[in-house]
Parts: sequence; C-alpha cells; structure tokens
Amino acid sequence: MQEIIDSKAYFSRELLVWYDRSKRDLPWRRHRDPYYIWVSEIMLQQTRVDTVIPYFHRFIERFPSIADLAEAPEEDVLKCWEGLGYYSRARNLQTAAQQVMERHGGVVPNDKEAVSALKGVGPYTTGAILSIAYNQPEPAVDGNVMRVLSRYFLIEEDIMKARTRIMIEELAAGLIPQGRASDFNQALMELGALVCTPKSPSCLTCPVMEHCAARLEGVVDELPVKSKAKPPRPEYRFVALVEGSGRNEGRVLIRRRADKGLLARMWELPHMLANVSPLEGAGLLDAPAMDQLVGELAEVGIDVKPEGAYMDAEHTFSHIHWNLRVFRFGDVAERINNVAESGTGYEFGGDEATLGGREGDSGEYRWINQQDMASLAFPKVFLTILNRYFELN
DNA sequence: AAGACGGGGGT
DNA sequence: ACCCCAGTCTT
Repeated sequence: MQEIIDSKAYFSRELLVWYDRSKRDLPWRRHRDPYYIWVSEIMLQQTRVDTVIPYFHRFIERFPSIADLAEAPEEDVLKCWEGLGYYSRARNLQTAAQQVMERHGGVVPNDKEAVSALKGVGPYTTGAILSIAYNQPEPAVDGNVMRVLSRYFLIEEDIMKARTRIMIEELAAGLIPQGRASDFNQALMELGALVCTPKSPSCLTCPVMEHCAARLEGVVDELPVKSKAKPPRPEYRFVALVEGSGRNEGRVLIRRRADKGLLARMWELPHMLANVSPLEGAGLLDAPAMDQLVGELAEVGIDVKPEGAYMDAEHTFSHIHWNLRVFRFGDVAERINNVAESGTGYEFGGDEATLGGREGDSGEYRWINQQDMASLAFPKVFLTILNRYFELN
C-alpha cells in the first residue's frame, strides 16, 4: 500500500519536473485566455497538435473574441474549419459561444455545471478548461492520459468502455499536485504525445520509467487494451461535374448538404449512391443510379448531357469509405435562372435554386467559379476534385 | 452500449 | 493497410 502511495507521489513529482523542462511552446500556451484554451481543446479533439496549429492561428485572427464568434455567419465559421473534420465541433462551438454571451456575459464560466452544459463540451473538455484555464483540480482524461496511466498503473480494462474512463478519471484526480492542476494535466498529455506514444514508446527517456508497472512487467506494448473499431463500409457514388453554359459559362454546379448528419451544411458536387454488387468488382456501372442523378438535377431545373468519366477519387471517413467516379456533364437547357414555378417547392433567387430536401442534401444549388470557393466550405475530397478541375480548365 | 462523426500522420 | 489521435452527441 505504501508502495503505491510512494509510486503515485513519485509519478506526479517527476512528471512536473520533466514538464517544466520539456514542454512545447504551443500557441494556446502563450496566454491564459480561457477562450483560447477552449478553442484549442475543441480543435484538438481527435486531432494532432501539428494539424491544429495553423487552424488555431487563423481562427483566433478571424474570431478574436467570444462575441466575434457568436455573431459571425455560420458559413464563415465552417470555412475556417474546412479540412479539420468533425464539423459539428465548429457548429457546436459557435452555439456554445452564443450560450456564453447569453448566460455568462461573454466570460467562459469557471464552474463544472456551467462549463459542461456548453454545447460540444463533454467530460474531457470540461476538465481541460477548468484545469488549464482556471487551475482547478479536475481531471482531463483523453486518449493520451488513458494510455499513460494504463501503462504506469498496469490497468488492463478496455479503455473503450465508459466504465474504464470513469475509473481513470478518479485515479487521475488523485494524482494532481496541490495548486498545479493546469501544469499537471498538460504534462500528462504531453508525456503521452512525446514519450509514452502508442507505438514504440521512448521508455528509456521517460521521467517515470523507474516505477512504470508495464515496463517492469514487460507489457508496455500490450497496453492500453482497446477493442478494435469496425472497418468502414464501402460506398460507390456517381458524382456530377456539371459545366455551365450561357451566363454560367466557366462555372460548375454545387449543392449544399442537409442540416444534419455527415458533413452537415457543407457544399459539394452533386452525387448519388450506386448499388454495386460485390461481384461486379470495381463495376461502377449502375445505370439506374446514373439516371437518378440526372433526374434529380432535372428536378431543380438543370438538364444535363453526360460527357464521360472525368476522374476517380476516394475518401475514408471513420465509418464509410467513398469510392467516387466523377462524370462531366454539359448543361444543355439551362432553365434554372429563367423559369420560376410557384407552389412546386422551388424557390429562385439570383444564382440559387432550392428544392425541399431529398435524401442527404438541402436542395440548395449554386453555380460557382474558383473564386467563389473562397467563401464556401467544402469537404476535403470535393476541394481536391474542384481545385483540380479549375486548375486544368 | 453502440454507432455517427473527418482527416491526417505514423509505422 | 492499419492504427491512432488533447472526444462528443445521438440513439
């Protein structure tokens, strides 16, 4: 028993010594502004530090205060998040900024109930904000912390289980040295990121290697225990690259995705799920799906003529693997800006048309050139396709 | 408890 | 090719 107590005190003490000497100079560590801490923690969810840094700089420059973020057009927030992924983080962050304006006078709250009530702020981020920004002795348990502690204390429970996270939170809370919650929690994550890494950890340079149970037992590589995620299911999709004619010469047709679900409210090229039997191999030959895609465009007033395959693209989400075959289409009879049928669900205005939501999209369409992309948020795979197209044409 | 939800980097 | 990442929300 005494051994465990000593081992804990040793861990906390040596970890802080190491952190004071080795901590990285990160943008959000240069201020104690709770808003900066909050933004960085949301961006860092499931995302590496190196990826986040440029996004953090742009975001803070564009939205310097909580009030700026709360009042901004959602489109601007999404555009600032473009390429970072998990876009509900961006929309939730803006919603939470509005909550902070309304409920807390524009100041990030410093009590657990109020912080965790903010949209997009779960157990980890609550602890991170309270400890890092306000130095409160709350645990902030992320993947790094679970890995470090499961090794040091030889915890063999599956870290994917909620029960395990709660147990580790209680353990982590008991390790926080008096008055050093901010540094200690960051030190724990820093160790996981720099030394106690998932693959080939640097045990020989680890500040707490002497009492690391996994190292002493020779099972560092077996921990943490983590159940495997299911592989993403494949999907085959036809994508329409519709080239405008007449007043839309040089432009391409895009649509906006639905308010909820995958890539919510982002812009994309129109596409349609194809039914491909596994026996057909790569067979992207689903004629009915192609007809559906053409039919859907006809419904928003765009008659198109296929002009052949343009390129293939792939994109992997956590749960879906997209195989995209992009086809060029000519726009043969542009009705979209010339005809307005009232009472049919269509609304026309400028270069936009709306058809009340089919599966997956908002029914909102636009013709754009490459310059227009600067203000519209696209998922990575469509950014790649569109940029390639505009560069070559 | 399980699935949805992006994208990049490391091995 | 597979694993992982400074997780949260919905069902």
